[in-house]
Amino acid sequence: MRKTAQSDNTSDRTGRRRATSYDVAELAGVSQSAVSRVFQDGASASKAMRDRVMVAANKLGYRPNAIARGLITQRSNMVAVVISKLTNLYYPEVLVQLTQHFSEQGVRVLLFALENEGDTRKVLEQMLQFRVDGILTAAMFTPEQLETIENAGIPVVFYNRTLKDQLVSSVRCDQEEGERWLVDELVAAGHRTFGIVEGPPDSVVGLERKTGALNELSAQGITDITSVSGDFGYETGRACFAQLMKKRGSPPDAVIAANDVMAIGCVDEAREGFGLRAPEDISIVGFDGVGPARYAAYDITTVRQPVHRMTQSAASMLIERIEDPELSPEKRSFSGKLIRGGSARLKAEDA
Amino acid sequence: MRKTAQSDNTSDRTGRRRATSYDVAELAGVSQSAVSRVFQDGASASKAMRDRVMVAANKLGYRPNAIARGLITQRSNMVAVVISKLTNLYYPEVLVQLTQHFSEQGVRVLLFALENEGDTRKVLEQMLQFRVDGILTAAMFTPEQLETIENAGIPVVFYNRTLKDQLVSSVRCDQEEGERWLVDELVAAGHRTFGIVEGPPDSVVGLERKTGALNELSAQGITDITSVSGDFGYETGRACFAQLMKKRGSPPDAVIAANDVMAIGCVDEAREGFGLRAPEDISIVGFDGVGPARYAAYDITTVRQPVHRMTQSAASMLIERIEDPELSPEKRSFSGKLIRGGSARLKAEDA
DNA sequence: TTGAAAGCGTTACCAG
DNA sequence: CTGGTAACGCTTTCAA
Repeated sequence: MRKTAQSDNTSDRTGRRRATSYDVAELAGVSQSAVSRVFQDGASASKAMRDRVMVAANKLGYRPNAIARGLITQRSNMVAVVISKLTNLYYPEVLVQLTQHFSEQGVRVLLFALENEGDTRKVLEQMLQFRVDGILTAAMFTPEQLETIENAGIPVVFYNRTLKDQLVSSVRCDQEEGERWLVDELVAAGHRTFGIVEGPPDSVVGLERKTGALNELSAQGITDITSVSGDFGYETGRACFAQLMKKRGSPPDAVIAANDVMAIGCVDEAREGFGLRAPEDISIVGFDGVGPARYAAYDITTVRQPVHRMTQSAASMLIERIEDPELSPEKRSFSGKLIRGGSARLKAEDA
Repeated sequence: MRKTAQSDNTSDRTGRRRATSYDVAELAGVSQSAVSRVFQDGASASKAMRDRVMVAANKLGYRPNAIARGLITQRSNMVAVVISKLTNLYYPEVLVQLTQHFSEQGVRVLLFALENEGDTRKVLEQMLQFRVDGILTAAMFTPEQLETIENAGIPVVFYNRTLKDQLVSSVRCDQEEGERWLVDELVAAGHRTFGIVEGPPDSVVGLERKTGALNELSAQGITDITSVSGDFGYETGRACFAQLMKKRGSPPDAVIAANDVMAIGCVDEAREGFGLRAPEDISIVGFDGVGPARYAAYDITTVRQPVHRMTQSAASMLIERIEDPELSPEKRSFSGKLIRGGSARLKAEDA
């Protein structure tokens, strides 16, 4: 129901019109511009003026309208944060931390959640319509979409994904390096046959981890490798291990899973389905360093992403680019941390 | 004189001015109002007009400015979603699902994340400034804050918390009922001495679960109860169990933890710290039905929240109230589902 | 330091 | 169905 009242729209119980700077100005007996100035940062307003205005404002419960402000300043003070279900939400905290970092800088977060990483079209349309000042995305965009964004002059920062050959900013954890560590440790400890549990085909992160592992295995001269593919979830972790066994007939020396949750699934399936214990009978490693990986029953050997530094970095990187659109793209890559859990037999740790 | 799209501020590489409906109108040779109408739902525009406008719009990459629209329609099409770190994010999916439900209704989500559940003040100010159409909150507000919101005419829906004696809408899982089930099952199976692992003191959900359990225990005539308190995390789950043992000297028959993660911690600490196995030596139950509770190594007996229905319900409830502010408050309470895991000895399941 | 007036990009209203 | 014009609530010159 639209409010047709233009003259008498003062104080009905529900649709009460919100006070505007004009209302405050009138009550305080000053000009509207004065009110505006009082509520700005670099204002020039006398103490007397300030007080009168604030009194009136409080009396009316006035709050500057950020929407109207955005319209005139051409700054919405909102950024879009895009995640997909695939977005390996290793911690829910990623989102919380991001939001807090932005919040500290006076930037609001407009959240977009994709069912699949391919649903970016509609979402992009919305972000553009809402005139977000910047985009932080943990989902991929097509080159055409990126061009659209570029044309609109909106800075973008990718989180844990990056387009090669594209001039875009990104913050990521060096997945290849992490996998290299894991492979090296496993090979050094004598493992020679490997199972790989990949992530879903459209996950960039999953892909990087898989190729990182495969490259290093090949560099180490390992050839006995069996791959299967899951969806990052526990159940497929179990299914993948079973599938691995079926494909090979006998267990590999080690299984490299694309994330911790699937690694956990593998541990369970190995034990319950095949009577194999990690690390005695088989080594199993994951990636991420999520909470459950530290549960005593699993104690997964993994690589932990420096989530806090990554979110922090991503947020400030985006804000920098909003404030200075001329800044050239920058890619920041963070090293993870190898966690020597009990799910894999590694060589003894030396200095 | 209004500035039409002219030679001055057109196409510098970065600050490129976005096309407005005036630009489109000029290029299409129609009025600005016509353009506006074409981009509206209940528009009245001829096919010919539509086509001409769309061609021009595409050529210019025009997108209606949702900010400007919000200003005139008095509808931002944004809702605030408030979570706190305490917000037992049993699944990250809660947020994702919520966002998707809203998205389907053409509503955007402005995310607010609180460090502590008490930090609502600044956040409230922001929500009001951005003129959100509604608020969905998994954090508590003070009565004064609620009044402010009420005065602003913004509908609120609480998620998994509700103020008694307050006329507010809410969606929640019936925690008391769930605890009642757990207690009844445990008592029926012969457990007589209990440990309670509470949640943090400022968590409403934790409080409800605790009192739910205590009430039912008392109704069942159980008096041997020891309580300790954690923060919903795995580590405190372990610490709590140890503390429980220290307090009591001997293990209770059963431990009721305020959530699954702490229950998992208890299972681990019981086994590793005290050589007690669940369910042979002790029964341990949790609450939520999170993913890790289903891992084979734990298989926690718990009550699962119907997250999908809850988020769905919360979103539509809020949207209803945005569309009809006269709607009276409504409290929806969902029953959970008892999951008979392997971490507790229960009586055999009958029909 | 203050006030008047011109936008920001839409939608709403009202004649034609 | 279409075009002109007035809001929406603010920030921003520009004079005073």
